[in-house]
Amino acid sequence: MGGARATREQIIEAADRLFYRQGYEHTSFAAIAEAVQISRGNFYYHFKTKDDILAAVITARLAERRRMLERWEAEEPTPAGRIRKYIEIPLTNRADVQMYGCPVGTLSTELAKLNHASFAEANSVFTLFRTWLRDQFALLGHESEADALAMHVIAFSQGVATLANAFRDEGFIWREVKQMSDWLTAYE
Amino acid sequence: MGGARATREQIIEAADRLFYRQGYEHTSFAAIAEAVQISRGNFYYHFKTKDDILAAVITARLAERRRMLERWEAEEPTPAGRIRKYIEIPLTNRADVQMYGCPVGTLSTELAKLNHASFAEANSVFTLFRTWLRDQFALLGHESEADALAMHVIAFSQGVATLANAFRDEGFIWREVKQMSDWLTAYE
DNA sequence: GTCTATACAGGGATAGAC
DNA sequence: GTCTATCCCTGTATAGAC
Repeated sequence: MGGARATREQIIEAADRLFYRQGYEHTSFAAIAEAVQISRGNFYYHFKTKDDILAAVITARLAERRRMLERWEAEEPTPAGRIRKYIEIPLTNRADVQMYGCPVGTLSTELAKLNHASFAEANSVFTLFRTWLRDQFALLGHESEADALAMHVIAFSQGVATLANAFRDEGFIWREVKQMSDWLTAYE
Repeated sequence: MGGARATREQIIEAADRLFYRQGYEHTSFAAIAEAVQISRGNFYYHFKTKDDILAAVITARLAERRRMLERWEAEEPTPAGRIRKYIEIPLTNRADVQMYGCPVGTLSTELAKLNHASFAEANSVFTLFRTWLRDQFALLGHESEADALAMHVIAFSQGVATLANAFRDEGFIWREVKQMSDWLTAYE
């Protein structure tokens, strides 16, 4: 029924949000159940273990980012314009980034420390961006260094997110994004 | 007595290591006690709460980094040489960075999500580096942009650490450090 | 200073009624 | 599909003997 589906998706949505804001381990079933307004018992009808929820959240994030990249391709006619969209993420999401960092980077960091089985899965979001950025740089005629450039752009984004989170400094984000955007012109 | 002092310092050392490798929240008293080879009960003679251990670890890290910067000032006669030392950290510590990321950045990220009282204290290590790098850039004659350059260098370091941790790619670290080192020559 | 024993809370997970 | 009740384990923290 539609009811079950709706509940399942509500759980994933709430878990996604809470994992981002509080971290995976720190988020309890009780907290997710409360957010969705269901009992803890009901919870287990939809997900057998906490790891299952994590896997579902990662799958949802992956799908969501894929859709985002498709939107960008529809909106931005040039590869450089698309790369610039990526560079601007910390600015676009500045409120959340300052409070909670980057959802992808912070989850990867946490799962690495937990030695969690889903570490590789979580990083597939990074790989999605990496491949996509590589393609954009290749389209700009930089095939041989496209992957290195892609990694460079993602690293920039992660560094900005981590420091913006630590210092809660919006001006810093603006400066860095501006600088990275200028850097990109050399490859257009 | 020397015995108590030694135990206390052993606890701090073990906690530091475990917080780095497993994360703060994920590290239990039992794990630290086992590492130091003392009973959990004895533990509480030295530290009343887990937060107290965290505070002690942060203080120890701060002191250790201060000593490191002093060593660099003794070893490297030029400000650029000193900045380069900082840029090379991800390479110098590449084994740990690939496995556990940056100790400063990952702790800051975790404490932000936990909304932990020691968040600001943990970030004082970032501030130490920021101030020190700013001074080095000022010595190079870039007073007006010294702080922005300092933040840029720290952000670079954090981005490299996060991605090196996610992808476990040593070649990536080499490339990025080389590139950042070349970037620095424009300011020498 | 170090130990054992134990209290207590919270979190993951299950059973079974409705 | 959703609920209540409950089990069990782990983790923090305390009490008190040695």
